[in-house]
Formats: sequence, C-alpha cells, structure tokens
Amino acid sequence: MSQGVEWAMHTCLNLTYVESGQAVPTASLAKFYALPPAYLNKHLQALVRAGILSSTPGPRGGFRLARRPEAISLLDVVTAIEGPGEAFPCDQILRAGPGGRADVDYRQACVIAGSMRHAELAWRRELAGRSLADVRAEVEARYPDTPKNTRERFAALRG
Amino acid sequence: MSQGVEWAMHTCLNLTYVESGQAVPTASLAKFYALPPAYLNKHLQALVRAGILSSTPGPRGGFRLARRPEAISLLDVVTAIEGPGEAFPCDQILRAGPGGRADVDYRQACVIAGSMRHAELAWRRELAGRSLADVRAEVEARYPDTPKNTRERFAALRG
DNA sequence: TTAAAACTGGACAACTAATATCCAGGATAT
DNA sequence: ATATCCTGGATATTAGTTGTCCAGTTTTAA
Repeated sequence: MSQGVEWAMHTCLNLTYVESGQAVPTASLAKFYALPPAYLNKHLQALVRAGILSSTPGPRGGFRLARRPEAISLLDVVTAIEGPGEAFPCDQILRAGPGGRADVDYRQACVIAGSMRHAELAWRRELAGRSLADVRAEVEARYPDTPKNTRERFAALRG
Repeated sequence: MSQGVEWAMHTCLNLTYVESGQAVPTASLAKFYALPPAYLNKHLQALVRAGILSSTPGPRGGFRLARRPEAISLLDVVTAIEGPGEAFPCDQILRAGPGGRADVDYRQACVIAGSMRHAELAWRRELAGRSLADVRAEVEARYPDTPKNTRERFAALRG
C-alpha cells in the first residue's frame, strides 16, 4: 500500500475539524504535516474524483469534505488512492498448467485466488465499517486537545 | 502484493501431491507453469528460509514440503514471500503535526494506524485459518482430475 | 575419484510503480 | 484587473519488482 493513503487519511480527518463552508488550500494541508504540496495535490485530486472531497478554485478556495464524516469510510479513502483493484494479483497461472484452458476465467475458478479474495473481503469489510466520524470520536476520547490544536494550526496556516 | 505470492502458493500446493520423500527440482516446478526458473528459485529459497520447504542439493535433489499441508497456512506463504511488515506503511506523519513529539511511537498511538492494523489483522486471521490441506480439499472436490493431472505432469517433467 | 545434477548466494540489468516537481491554463473572489 | 487557487499534463527521480547469470558447494552415481 502506498504512502499516499496515510496522507489522504490524515488530511481527510483534519478536514472534519474545519467549519463547513470553509475550504482549505493545498498549501495549508501540506504544511500541516510538512508534506510536498504538489504531490499531495495529486492525491487530493484523486479524492475529488472519488467524490470524497470537493474543490473550489480561486481566492478563499481549496478543498473541503464532499460528504458528512459519517458517510466516508476508510475503505472509501483507500480505494480512492489505491484504485479498485484487488491486492492479490491473480495472473491466472493455471492457464499454463495441465488441463489449462484459454476460455476459463481462473480468477473465478482458482481456489487459491478465491481464498485470497475471501481474506481481502474481510479486510474491506473492516475498513468499510469504520468512518471518519468513528475515527474522530476515538481520537477525541483519547486525545481531547486534538480538535483545538487542529483548528489552531489551520488558522495559523491560513495566515 | 507481488506476483511471487501466486507462484509460491501454486507451487506449494502442487508439492502436496508429490509422494513424500521425493524432491522436485526448480526446473520442473518452473516448467509446470512456464515460469522463469532462476527467479522462481529465489522465491523457493525464501520458502526454505521460512521453514515451509526443505531443499536437497545434488542429483535427485530439489524441493519438498517441510511440514504436512495441514500445518502450512496461506498466511505462512504470504509472509515468507512478502516479509513480515504490515501492508499499511505508517510513517508517523503525526510527528510533524501540532503537538507532535519525537518520543511517542505513533504507530501505536495513532488511531488511523490502529484502524488499519485492525483491518489487516482480520485479513491475516482469514489467511491463517486456511491451510494448504484446506485448499487441496476444495480443489479435489471441485476438480477431481487435479491430483492425477498434477502427478502426471510432474512425472513427465521428471523425464 | 570423477562427473553431472542441483541448490545457494551475490552481482547485476531491465522494467515498473511510486514519489516528486514544474508549468501552462482555467476559474473565482475582491 | 489581479492575485489566488485548482487542473492536468509532462517530466524527472527513486525504489521495488522482475529477471538473468555465474561462481561456489553439496550430493548422487558410475
């Protein structure tokens, strides 16, 4: 899994603390964690394409959450960055084995591929069952200063 | 996840069909699926280091399972090829955020990292609960010719 | 004892994906 | 108008995967 997932997760979580209506530009989001702005922006664009963020050009523009935090799961974020493909790459090796046929889809027929897909579904199910709101609630329970700190940092970066 | 996992899975599964005591050389295992022998051998070496296969040099040498198929889980194979690291790379981005401390291990403290680890544990649990014997049993139920085909292919390659 | 079979491990090359930067163009607020 | 900010493409850099090759070692068998 790529680094971009971590950036996207934390950035989206931070955006849950911004007063709705306010947009945060790439520069502020990048400075928050000292990330490279241009590259972070690529990931932000992917999040926009996935319908997780919305963007506004121009002065006072930037990014904001496109939906309520309750309606954004961690799986949504992972999928936006990593794409919809499965982690286990089934190259249908069985096609070259004894009795292999060109007209069979071994991604479906192969028991190993099925087992890997089954495990991956369990992973997806966990991530789908956890929203940004869930994460934020746990953060606030364990680290009560976070909302205040986050908003202050954004205010300072807004300059 | 890398391609080598698929090769390793199918190769280990095929080895469950070999009469114990018999070793299969890299060349035969590679020809089975038309894989590059030298590179497959790298993965076989990793499986040996992980204690999944054992190797024997010299004529009539090669690789065999080091344990019974019931005692080899799919997670064992994945870990042997991919390494023990977690799929979600937590770079402790929080260290650069507001209130970030150098003396805190954010891989433990970060709620996002924890959520990702939790999902990954669900994935690992599924893979750990499925052995080569389980896979073989399902293969034989769905494709009864497989044992015979596999053994015949090995015999032909041994030629 | 010799030769052939086979694994081991390291060095190295090719290819691909992730990471990262830059810029021209378009949209928007003031 | 102008400064701000997003968009998308081109491009470079780096790291990891894929793949090859070879010298060295172990073992079988004649």
